[in-house]
Amino acid sequence: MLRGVPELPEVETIRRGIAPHVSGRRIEAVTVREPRLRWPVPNDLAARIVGRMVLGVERRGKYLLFDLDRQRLLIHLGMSGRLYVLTPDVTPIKHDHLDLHLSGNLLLRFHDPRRFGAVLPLDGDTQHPLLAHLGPEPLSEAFSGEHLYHLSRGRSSPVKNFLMDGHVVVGVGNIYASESLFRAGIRPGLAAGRVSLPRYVRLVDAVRDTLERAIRQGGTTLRDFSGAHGEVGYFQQELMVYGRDGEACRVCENPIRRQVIGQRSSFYCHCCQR
DNA sequence: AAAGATGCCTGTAAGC
DNA sequence: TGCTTACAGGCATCTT
Repeated sequence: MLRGVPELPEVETIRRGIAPHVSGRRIEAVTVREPRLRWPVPNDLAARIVGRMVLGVERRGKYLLFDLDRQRLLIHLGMSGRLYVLTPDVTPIKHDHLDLHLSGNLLLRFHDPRRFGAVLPLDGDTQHPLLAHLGPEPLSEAFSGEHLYHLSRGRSSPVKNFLMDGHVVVGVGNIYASESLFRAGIRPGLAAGRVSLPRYVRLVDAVRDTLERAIRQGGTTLRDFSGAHGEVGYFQQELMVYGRDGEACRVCENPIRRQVIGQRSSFYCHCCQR
């Protein structure tokens, strides 16, 4: 079974799961047990967010953005991050790095063994550098075959790297990139600039379909955010190629191949993808 | 400008 | 069994 790497569908599912629990509550205190995350949790975190009301939770790519009324809190789950909504009596375990104490006797707890995640306060009105140059959301109208086609002209890097570039489109990680390229029938190592417009149109459909289906499934498996440290059901969907090196293609039964592209494992079917 | 490499981390699995 | 080592991956940032 695969690890629960939070990709966009997981982050969206988490957003939907925690938003109703935290919205409308005031941040009463902050406990930081381990500030050494992707970027250090700033010393003035409490000063900046305590006393503020959580108005809602938004998502940009894989960033969760808590709307704190003219202030925001950015949370990224990195590779291994989890968020738990708990009552304050639950004893923290290893890697429970940070708690937001909320009004109404509730806790939002950030847990992240690998510490690739981030918890950063942002000014509400200014555009933060991390968010300033991101590509369109994959589920928005702005993400289109034309968009990919025009951006990719003249690019020699593999289409898989191109698809995973957050300046091109946000939220498509290694797993869904491989899956989407399979569904679109495009080999991951093909130069992005050599993929035609019709094929990019197909790829956009494949990305949307893959992500939307994963969100729908996440919604059915990720239901109880009040339960303590129970594992949530990431990746319930059947993967067509990811991690299936040497196994039979679900379409043509030829063995799935693994190829390292841009220091990342890529999986594809030599027969179904051209 | 674009592409490739690097670093940050620890749990897990594979190898000896 | 216990140790060592490779690997996984998001993404900013540095180098070429």
